[in-house]
Parts: sequence; C-alpha cells; structure tokens
Amino acid sequence: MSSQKPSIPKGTRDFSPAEMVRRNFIFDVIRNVFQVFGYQPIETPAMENLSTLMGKYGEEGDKLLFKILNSGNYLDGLPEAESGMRDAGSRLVHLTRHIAEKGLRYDLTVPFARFVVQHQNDLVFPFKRYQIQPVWRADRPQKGRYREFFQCDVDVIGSNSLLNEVELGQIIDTVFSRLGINVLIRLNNRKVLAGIAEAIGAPDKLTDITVAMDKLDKTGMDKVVDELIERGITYESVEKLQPILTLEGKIKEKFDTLTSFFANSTIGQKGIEEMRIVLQHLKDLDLKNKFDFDITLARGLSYYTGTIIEVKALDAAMGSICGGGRYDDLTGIFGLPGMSGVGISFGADRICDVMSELKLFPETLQAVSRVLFVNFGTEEEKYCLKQLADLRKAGIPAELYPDPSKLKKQMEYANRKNIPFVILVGKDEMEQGQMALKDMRSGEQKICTPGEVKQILSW
RNA sequence: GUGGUCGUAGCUCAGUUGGUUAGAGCGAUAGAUUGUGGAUCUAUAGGUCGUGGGUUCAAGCCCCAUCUUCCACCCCA
Repeated sequence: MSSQKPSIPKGTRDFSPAEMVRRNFIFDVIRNVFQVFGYQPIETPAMENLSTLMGKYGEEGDKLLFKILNSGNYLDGLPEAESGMRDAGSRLVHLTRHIAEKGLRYDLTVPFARFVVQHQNDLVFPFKRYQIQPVWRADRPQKGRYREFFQCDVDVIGSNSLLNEVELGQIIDTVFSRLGINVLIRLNNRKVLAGIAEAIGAPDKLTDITVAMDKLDKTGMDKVVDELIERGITYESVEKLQPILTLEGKIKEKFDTLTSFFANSTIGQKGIEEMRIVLQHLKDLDLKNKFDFDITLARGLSYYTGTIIEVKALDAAMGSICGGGRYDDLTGIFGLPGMSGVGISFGADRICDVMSELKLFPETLQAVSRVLFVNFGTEEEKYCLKQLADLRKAGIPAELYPDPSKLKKQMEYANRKNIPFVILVGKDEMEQGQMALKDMRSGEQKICTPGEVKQILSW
C-alpha cells in the first residue's frame, strides 16, 4: 500500500493545543467585550450562493472568491456554445456560472446584509450583532495573510446615529487595551474623500484618487502623483490636491483647512461635520488609545459610504488588525433599501501573530489537567476512579493514566504535559484512605487525606 | 495575477569544483533504575535528499517543469 504525504491546502493551518489556548484567549476577550456592549451573536453558513457574493467586493474580490464545484455531474447541461467563446476570460466567467453556484464566504459583512434582509421581520432594529467565524480568500499567502482566517465582526444596522461609530471606537479601545496591544486608530470619512474629489474638479475619479492617496505613507508623494496622472487625473487637479495630502498637525487644524477647502462642496462639509462629532465624543470619553483623523486613509471595501476605520499595532510590523466603516445601502441590493449600518472587523489571526511576536500572552495560559492519578493496576484504578470523580465535581481538572504502565512512563507523561501535580495511590494508601500527592515542580511529596488534596489543588 | 525565495531524519540544520555506504545536535524508543519525572551514561530505530522529467559513466549538488514555504507588489483582516 502506498502512503501519501499528509498535507493541507496552501494558506491554511492546523492549530495545536498550545495555539488553541492562545487563540481562544483572544476570542474570549473579544466576545466578552462585544457582549458587554450589548451585541448579539449570529452565525451564517460557510458557503453562500455565488450570486450573493459576486460583485460585492469589486473586480479583485470576485477573483479571490473560492468557488464550490456543483456536486454530481457538473458538466451536465453545459451549453455547447460556451466552448466557442473567444477569449478565455469571458469563457471562464460563463463557465463558472454553470458549474459552480456556491462559494465560500469572503467576509462576514455581506452575509450579514443578506441575513438582515432575509430575516428582517424577526429582527429588532437597530440590530446589534456580532459574529466570529472563518472566512476564505484565494489570495497568495504571505506575512499576516492567510487563505482561511477568522474575523470577529460587530455591526449595528438600522441606525444613522454617529453614536454607533463612537461605540465602535470604544470597543476597539477596550479590546486592544485588554489584550495589551498599543494601537493607532485612524479614522476618515468617505464623504471627506468625495468632497476632495469634488473640490479638485474630479468628482468621477473618487476611486482612482483614493486608491492612489492611500499609498502615500508607503511610497511617498512622487509615486502618488505619478499614479494620479496615470489614472487620468489632470495636472490642475493634482496640484490642488497636493497641499491637502501633506496636511499635518493637530486634528483641529486639519478641520479648519478642510472647511475652507470645502467651501463649495456640501458633501465634503458633511464629512467634516461627521468626523468632528465622532472625534469630539471619543475625546470626551478619555480612551486609552490614540485616535487620529487621517485623510489619506482610503481603505475599506467599495461599499463604505461614511466613516472608515483602520487599526494598526504600533509595536509590530503587520497590516491592519482591525478595520471597518459605515455602509449606507448594503442591504439595498438584496431588496431592502434605506438601511444604514456601521461595523468593524477584528482580524483574530493577525492579532494572534502580533501578540506572539510581542510576547503578550499570559504565561499561565494552559489547558491541561491540574493533577494526574498514576495507574497501579485494577484494584487501584477502581479506587482512583472515585477520587477522580470527586475532584472533577469540585471543578478541578484531573485525569487518570489509562494504562498501568511503568511509573517512569506515567511520570514522564505528567512532566511533558506540564501537569503540576501527581497522585499516587497504591496498596498502602488505599488501606489508610489517603493519597500521596506529589508536586512536580518542587518534587515534594506528602500523604494527604482526600479533603486536603482537594484544598491544595483547588488553589 | 506579477516578481523573488525555500525544501536533506519527528525538529533545527551540515553536506567541498558532481565521485564509494548522506552526517550532527535535539527529540523518540529501550535499558542502567520492578513505587517516582526533569540530570547523566549506554544502546537502538529513523532519510526513494519535496515530486516528476532531463543531462552525465556517476546527481542531495547541474537543467526544466510542478508542488510547498516565506517575502514583496496588487489588494486586504
């Protein structure tokens, strides 16, 4: 029989017990914060109908969707004409439509929008929900980038109030404070970006402008100007844009400059006003982490319409570990117009990477028994089983070695698993109704009554 | 999708201009020690050198393809 080398798909990972303990620590903190802020959990299927997912993430997004081949003979009913399609690109699109109708979810926001529309009659609005589940992207893996990763989303839908933005800011601040990660929280507003596009006389080039602007901190002004020209922005417009790009200093000064810049742009004024309100509230709340207004922040999927948020770790080189924003009409495409929502997504895997790099995990994180009963044989087993049940009833994680193996082997087992205590019960101890409790750290061992054991272990 | 990079024992890695039977450390297993782990000593096991082709008298080493790892771009958590 030939054996194959075991492996998993590119960009996916197994998680060992030690890793799971750390991951669960993060999930627990995040879930706890979400709940304290009054959000309710939901889950949606790993796969969605492709029609739900396609076209929601831009051209690039469609390419990154994992598509699921139809079951059965998926070539059945393939129109003959398809094979005659001239270029491979459009042939692929048409083919895909016939052989795949499901795809793995790309994020949690679009499935959430679908969920809201589908269950609108059962939901109470504004609906505050959180969702912690894996998503899949057919990206090339690299640092902090996986093909399967967990997002932790919080959204509130059905409310235009900027208080929701403020609340999300508090959630971000609380989560990262609890995890011990220093972060910079950058805010911007799509309306400000639209205002800029309008003010420089290129309102139709919003996307091109934002994509180019976003690279400012990475590539520098020259490259950004090059790209703007390349994307068809006129010299005149670029010239008007430049002083805005280099805007620095206090938030208040930025506001002042932009307010005059937006003299003839109502949408720009609206954006500034929104930013002012959100940032003022956040300032009054006196949070631990720094919030900044950054007009070069353009990220976020194409469906964002208002506030956009991005969070980066200050002490580690890693992409954004949390991001989100407001979307005014995501449910519109599913037939429920006029429903504004705002939400953010924490990238659990990147947060985990950052915390590992910075050694921020508590050392006490472990998922092992507190005590191991050594197995001496049939008689002793029976006795230990009862003691074991008692300890477990008291909430003490405990286990009995399943085989009457050599003592050395059993002790080594406890040692390697980092089980801090071992209980040895042989004939003598059984007769006396006592147990030998050994501290694996110090090596000390003493005879105890069951009550004493419970007391020592329940510490 | 574009560009680069890695792959030799369970793990971390040596391996000369292509030349006999591919090595080390750690780990694993067994024993020294039949009711006591970590330390020490001894012995043992473990590799179709990522995979498939090619060049050569001869390939871990050279060439091609492919998969995988990691990194950058694009984009993003």
